[in-house]
Amino acid sequence: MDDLDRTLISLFAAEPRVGVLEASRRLGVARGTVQARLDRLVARGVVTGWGPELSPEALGYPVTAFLTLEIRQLSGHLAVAEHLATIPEVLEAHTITGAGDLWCRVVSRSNADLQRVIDLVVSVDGVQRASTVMALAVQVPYRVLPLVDATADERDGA
Amino acid sequence: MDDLDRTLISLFAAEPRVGVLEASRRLGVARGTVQARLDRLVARGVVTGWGPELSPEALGYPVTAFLTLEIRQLSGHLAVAEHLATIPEVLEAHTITGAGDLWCRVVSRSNADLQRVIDLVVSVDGVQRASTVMALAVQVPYRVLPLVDATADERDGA
DNA sequence: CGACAGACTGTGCAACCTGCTCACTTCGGA
DNA sequence: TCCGAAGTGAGCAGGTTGCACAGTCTGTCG
Repeated sequence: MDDLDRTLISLFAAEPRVGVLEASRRLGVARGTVQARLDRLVARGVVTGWGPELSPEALGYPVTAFLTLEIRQLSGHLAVAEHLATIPEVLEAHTITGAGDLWCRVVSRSNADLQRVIDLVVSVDGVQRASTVMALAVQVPYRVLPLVDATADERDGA
Repeated sequence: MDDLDRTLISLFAAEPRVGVLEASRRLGVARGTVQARLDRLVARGVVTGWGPELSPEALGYPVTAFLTLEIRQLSGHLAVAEHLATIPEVLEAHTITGAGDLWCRVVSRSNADLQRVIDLVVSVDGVQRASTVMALAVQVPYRVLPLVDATADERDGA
């Protein structure tokens, strides 16, 4: 994770369509170097994919909400998680510390439709309670790029 | 958003490196069609980008936490949001309903390092309280793809 | 019913890029 | 000092892209 890696990631983040050759020209390094760096970044797991990023909003799901679930039995996590995985509207789920046991992000077609999604989520044995928080506006859109630059401060720890 | 669009997205999600030509062969349509569909998906905002997906974990930030902030003044949202945007460890932030006012996802290098990040977050005038929930394990990794298939049920509403 | 716009197809071409290989150089560590 | 890992520059065949064009098909509108 040196400076070249960081610049490379920034470049591809800014202009994903540039090819390896074009990237090598911009950075002033050989084509093989760019290719090798990219391969290594993927191998190291820093870059996890190149797939298209999809907007739930544009897909017709403009409502985002965060659900905190309480599970009846600690051993019930797995069953509930599997249940959540089958619901398309559940975009992600984590086990958490604190009052709740499971946290998940869901989307829905409308405020009214959110009820349907919540019903879906809690419709499995083991969910004792669900508290819902709705996301109103995005203040900071999801991003990781700044972290990349932040790693510049260290002595190549990652 | 018809069946072709959905198949196309699925294909590119599964194998991002396939080119337009290869995609057209797989789907049995003309190359120009694939190109046109792709352009339209981007124009419609369904596909928001093709950039590399980065793993905070691989970058040296294995700890994820969710912070719920209470803001002193409702009008303070903007200032706090701008502050959050300057912190690399803040991956996203939303205004929310309920007890808190602002929700954000942060990462850190370690449990101990999380303290530093939290201090950073609350080090702006306007943040009255912050409650922290740590993410322990990922049960459902972030995904949108299932939503795409879910739109098949409707009469091309999106 | 006929005209029409929008979408899809199949073709062609020049320019470009990719994957791969090879020989040479550079640099830091054992 | 020697070695391995990494970078460089070059070359080549084959595939791909961007672009243009004409023909076809479909649903819509007057």
